[in-house]
Amino acid sequence: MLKKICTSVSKSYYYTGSTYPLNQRYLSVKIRPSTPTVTKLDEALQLFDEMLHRQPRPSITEFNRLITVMVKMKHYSTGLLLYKQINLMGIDSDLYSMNISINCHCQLNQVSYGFALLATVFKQGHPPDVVTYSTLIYGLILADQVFEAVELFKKLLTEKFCEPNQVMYGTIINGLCKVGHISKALELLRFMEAGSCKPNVEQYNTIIDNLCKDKMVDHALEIFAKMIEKGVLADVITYNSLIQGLCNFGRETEAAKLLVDMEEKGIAPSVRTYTILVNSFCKEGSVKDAEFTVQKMVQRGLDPDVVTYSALVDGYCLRGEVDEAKKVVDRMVERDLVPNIVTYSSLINGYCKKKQIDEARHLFLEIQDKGLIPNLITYNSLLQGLFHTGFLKQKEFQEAKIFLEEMINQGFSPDANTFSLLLHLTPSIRQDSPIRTILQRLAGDKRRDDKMFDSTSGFIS
DNA sequence: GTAGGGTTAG
Repeated sequence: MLKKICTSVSKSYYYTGSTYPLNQRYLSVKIRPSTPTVTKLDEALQLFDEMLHRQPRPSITEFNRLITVMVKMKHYSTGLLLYKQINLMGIDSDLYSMNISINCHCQLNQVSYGFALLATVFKQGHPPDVVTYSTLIYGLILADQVFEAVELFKKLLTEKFCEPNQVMYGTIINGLCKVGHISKALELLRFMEAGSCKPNVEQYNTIIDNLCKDKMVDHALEIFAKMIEKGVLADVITYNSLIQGLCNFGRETEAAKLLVDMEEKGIAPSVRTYTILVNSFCKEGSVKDAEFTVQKMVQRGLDPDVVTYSALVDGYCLRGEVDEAKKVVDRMVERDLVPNIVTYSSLINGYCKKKQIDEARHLFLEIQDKGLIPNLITYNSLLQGLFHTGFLKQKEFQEAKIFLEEMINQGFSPDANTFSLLLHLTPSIRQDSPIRTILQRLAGDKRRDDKMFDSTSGFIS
């Protein structure tokens, strides 16, 4: 990734004809790996400044290229600011720059500003294209306005504002799945199959993955078969979704068959493919099989990543083998991998399982010193440990309450796991204020499950 | 290589 960005930036230098020594730039990124983003942003800004004052003025295309690099680095607000400056310098924007700006607003969860720019696009006399509309549809989905996204999509179709392509269909299919309307998504897939814009592997993948996640693995396998029948080639993501789906329901044997199947078809399993298996074995308690899988992936020339090792750490912790888990962490560090919050949450969970609350508490503080931010899983693990001893010692119980309040203040909404561990407390303890607040909030969340779509309405009226 | 969408971790 780093290399890719560096290449992009240096390529921009090539376009601008700058003679700035590139080696030095690579060096500066290498020497300070902890702050590469800032360095890279600085580089981009410096380049922008230079371009702005160059004579003759670079074309809008060149600015678009540079800002695209920054947007890929997720510097959306900066991208928007730069376009503002470009316009102030009297350089006209084109449809590309408008689309990039709309995307920036959407990513910043400002979809309404995106629509404001749509008006500008019309005013400037460029007709918006399928990219413009896809971006806005995606923006609505990002803002949890899937219903509005579908409405816009329908309008585009019926009024023939633009010809939807695979990306646009894919965006809607994904949005529908995100809010649990898989049958609607399937309906749209069938609509594509019947029409002129045929679905490709990405739309099939979305459906297959969501069916698997929604416990409909067999249905997913049917779609998979149908897809192959239609001549659409499966890719590694298709297999990963199916293998994951099968593993989630204890169907590891079938998952292993798919692994063989994909290799026979010349689709190389990825680190993720193996990690899914490692994780599945760990959850089942067979860390030995998980370790064996790791060995196998290394033999195939794949390097286990943080997720792979974290799964192993979790596997050992689930069995209460914290010492073994710590050895895995050492193995990670030896390979220059940095344990993350998931890794540490597992370790905290492991300590709690062994009732080593002091170690758990200590680790919780230590990782924050390292700059890691605890997440809901971390809090749940710790709370579980503390509540557990809390029955015996008032001190731990008081401490758990403090963590609970801290968790809420950090903006984490309690989930089903929090709920279940609170339910195991005695009724009198549950009356304590932070706990009561959580229970009330959970009760409220359940009521907020409103229906978004009329299940009888089709896509095209 | 000027712009938009898809998958892993308790």
